[in-house]
Amino acid sequence: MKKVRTRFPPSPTGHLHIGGARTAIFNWLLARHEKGEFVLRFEDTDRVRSRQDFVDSILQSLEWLGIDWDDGPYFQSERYSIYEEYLQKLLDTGHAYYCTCSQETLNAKRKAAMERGEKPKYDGTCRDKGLPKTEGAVVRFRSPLTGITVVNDVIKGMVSFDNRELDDLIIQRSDGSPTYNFAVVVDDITMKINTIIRGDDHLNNTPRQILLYKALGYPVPVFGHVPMVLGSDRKRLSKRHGATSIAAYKEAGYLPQALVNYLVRLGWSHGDQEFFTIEELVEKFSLENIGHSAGIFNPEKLLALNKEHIMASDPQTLAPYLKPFLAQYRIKVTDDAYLCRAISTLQTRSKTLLDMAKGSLFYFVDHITYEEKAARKFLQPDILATLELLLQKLGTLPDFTEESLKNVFTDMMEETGLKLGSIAQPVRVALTGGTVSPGIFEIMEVLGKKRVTSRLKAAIDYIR
RNA sequence: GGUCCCAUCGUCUAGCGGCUCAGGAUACUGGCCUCUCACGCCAGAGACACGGGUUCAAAUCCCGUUGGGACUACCA
Repeated sequence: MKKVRTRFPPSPTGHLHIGGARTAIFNWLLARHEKGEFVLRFEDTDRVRSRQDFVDSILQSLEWLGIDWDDGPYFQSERYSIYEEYLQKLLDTGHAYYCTCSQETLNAKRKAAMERGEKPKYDGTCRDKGLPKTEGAVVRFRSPLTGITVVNDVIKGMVSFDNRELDDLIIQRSDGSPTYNFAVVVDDITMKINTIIRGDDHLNNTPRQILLYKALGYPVPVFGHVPMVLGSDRKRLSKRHGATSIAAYKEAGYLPQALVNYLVRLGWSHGDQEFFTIEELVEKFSLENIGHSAGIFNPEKLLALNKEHIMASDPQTLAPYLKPFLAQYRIKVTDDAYLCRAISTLQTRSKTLLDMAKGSLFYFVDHITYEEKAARKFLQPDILATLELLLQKLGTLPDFTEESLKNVFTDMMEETGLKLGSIAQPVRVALTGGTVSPGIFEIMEVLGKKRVTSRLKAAIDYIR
């Protein structure tokens, strides 16, 4: 059995988006699962809309997702001589011909055909004229007039197309550049791609491409068309549906492994399993379990999965992802061990890294600023004596652990007759500035004796 | 309009002829736990689009209807 060789061919006319990322992941996963190879290629034959900054952005997003490639990145714009070579083959064998019909007449004919209720396909005006190469002429593929072309799709099954539905598509523009259907085929042939997994919006292009493979005399690769990802209105995902670029999710505080997990699960399943690590996906991924119907992108489920990945990760692996978010709040972490201890207290209460960064600010600031409502409610003179007593007890505490701190509070409750809640909330405000935080004993242990005592003193001063 | 694809709870899905008056996840509701917020646990509501076949038996196979999507460019 030949080594599987897949590819991802984005066109740099925008950022990497949800749908594109998913097909990239599927191809990458298949290559990794089968111990094959994955190729990256930029389809930038549309010189007007292609931009270098999109190339950079796509590269960055792929890297962030953890998708690496074994070959490339290739750029179609650098391969024109190769397309020329294959074009000549087609011309020489009579599979292609020059056409001088103007765009205006073509448009007019298309419109007229539509009005008559007919198919708006090329009428073959220049097909048998035997026109020579001239300035401004395009090259068309001579598509067979009869017969059927069958796509043996690994996901959809056998799909057949009547060749009469296909017209003589343009394979080289008047400016000499190749068009999509031709360039992909030549690239996939020359890059030895044998398995093509792509969105099913390409299914209708496939018979044309198969015909090109045959005309060129090359074996047809394995095709697999995955269903599309739609927005909540069942329409193709677009800006209207909120964030669609991968970069936006990175900035919003999502973990790449959570996004990958979500995207793969949208359209693929492994029984009832919902949570997967990247390693598990590589191990378990298979084409047979890809679904047949389009899926609607659901941000809520992605969020839930992100939460699960945050909970399941080690603080050490989370730390580098969290730092950029802390930096947004002008916090530069100097003590990684301290950061990790802080993270471990926040894992069950953060849905995103942004949440986590916000929730961990109190660990890093020098001076706590109290939320107005919290201070008004809990930092009142009636709690002064309690805070002072706590301060005094902490001063003599030999070890500053959750366990011993809990004992201190238990003693306090006995001595003052107060409930834990009425002691803990004022302390929480004193230590964090607000009424919501991880458990009071956890944060005290992590903050350490020095920070705790100075914050308690500050609170006492504030009340006075 | 034509061609092609698709159809299980709101959403993602399990199901590949009997084990299913359909299971999981998410979201939602109620309860428990509790130092706040979470986590966790328990419970509840919620789906086989419709109509014909085939079969002893259909969510599962076939046909049609309806609905949705894609393509129909000198975009990719």
